[in-house]
Amino acid sequence: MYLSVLSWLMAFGHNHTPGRLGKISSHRPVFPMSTFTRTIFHVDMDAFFVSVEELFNPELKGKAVVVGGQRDERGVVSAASYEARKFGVHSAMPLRTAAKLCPHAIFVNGHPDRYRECSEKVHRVLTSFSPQVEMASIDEAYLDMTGTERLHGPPLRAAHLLHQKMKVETQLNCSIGIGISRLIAKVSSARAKPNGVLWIVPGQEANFLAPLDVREIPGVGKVTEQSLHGLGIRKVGDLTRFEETFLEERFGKWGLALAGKARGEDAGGWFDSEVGADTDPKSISHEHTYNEDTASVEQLESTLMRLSEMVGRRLREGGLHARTLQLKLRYKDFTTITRAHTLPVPTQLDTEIFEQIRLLFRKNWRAGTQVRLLGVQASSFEAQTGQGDLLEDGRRRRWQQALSAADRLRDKFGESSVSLASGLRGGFRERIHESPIGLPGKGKPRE
DNA sequence: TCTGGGGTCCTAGGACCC
DNA sequence: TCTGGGGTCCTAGGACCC
Repeated sequence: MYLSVLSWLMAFGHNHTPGRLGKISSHRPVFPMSTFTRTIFHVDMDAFFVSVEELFNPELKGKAVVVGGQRDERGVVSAASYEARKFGVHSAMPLRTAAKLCPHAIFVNGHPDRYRECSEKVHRVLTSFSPQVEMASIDEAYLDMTGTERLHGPPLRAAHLLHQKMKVETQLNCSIGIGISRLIAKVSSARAKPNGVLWIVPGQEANFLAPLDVREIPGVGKVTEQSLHGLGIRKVGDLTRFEETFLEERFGKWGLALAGKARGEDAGGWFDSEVGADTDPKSISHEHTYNEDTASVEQLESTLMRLSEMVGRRLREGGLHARTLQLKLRYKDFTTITRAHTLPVPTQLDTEIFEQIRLLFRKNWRAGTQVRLLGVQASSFEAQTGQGDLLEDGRRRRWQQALSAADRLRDKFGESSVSLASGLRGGFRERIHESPIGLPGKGKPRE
């Protein structure tokens, strides 16, 4: 274990012998004191979902494993083990395709609760290394390690300690990229995979990036890659041959950022922000894809009710009130529309959410058309302001209390124990406008 | 091969106001 | 007459990420 990590230790542009970590600091070039340089770590868990599944079922170890659903299901791969990847399986690939490429793979359903729990463990380990930690997703994080030398030593030594502690505390492997920007840290962690550490020594950013495909820059996807190829830009180094103004004309704001990124700079936007700053959510959404397309109004509206409840619940948990509600509709042929409505007063109530969503649905669904997916999203969060309407406020408060009670029941007895939507078929319209007294009970609303 | 679910950010156009 | 300019809010769609 120890050795396998060390064999991955590299400092770009320098030759040093693994195993002599103490020496590495002497390789650090001296940079002008006037230039403030950050030391950013990007910690990325290796095949996170697969690794977590292996903890619960050790028999999966070393085998071709696909997480995300069963081989004949509608859906895509969430994560694939390195063994499965050898057969061309990768995340976002349809499960059925994965099954064809790798017939002997073991398909397992995802367990979000397990991943969240492990992610929290990961987070705890990270916070013991720096006060500035930002989870960028469930399985990766940025750390600002600037000024932690006295505590943890130079970057590679700190990374090594972090890597070891992560393994001991979570039994999971991670890869760590180190650089002067988020961008460099992120790109280098990807290059360090699996189970490695890579430090890009300050000053070497452009050299490190130049030979990489433009696609390796975070934010450059299929589409941008194609337009860049059209200009003859294939490697990051090619970007530096173009004027910034040209790139800006061509790609707008992004072009400008791109020019900076080619030099290893965070270049504006989120990348430039302080690590750990403002992580307030901007939107909350839930969506559902049917196993078989449907055109049944009852089924569709019942789904919208459930999704509205899920969104409402999350809003209450987060103490958020949303002004904008959005319906998402995907038809059989995959054409997708979104329709939004902004309320004068923000809400966190299931009923108010559903009311608007249903209105949007009835206005926009081409009746009789087969639907593949429905989604409900809440955004434009605001602190709730009293309307000055006491009667309305009182009603709102009582609803809120009832819904919180329902939330607690769900916590205790499971998601399906309580639903406003139960008994939806026939007359549900009246029911949802009733007083909330009939809520509790095992999915059986009282009349 | 038939395409999940949860997010973020950007663009562009129209409404509306001053 | 035939046409300003800026700012902000809202909506819809799309690229991208894990």
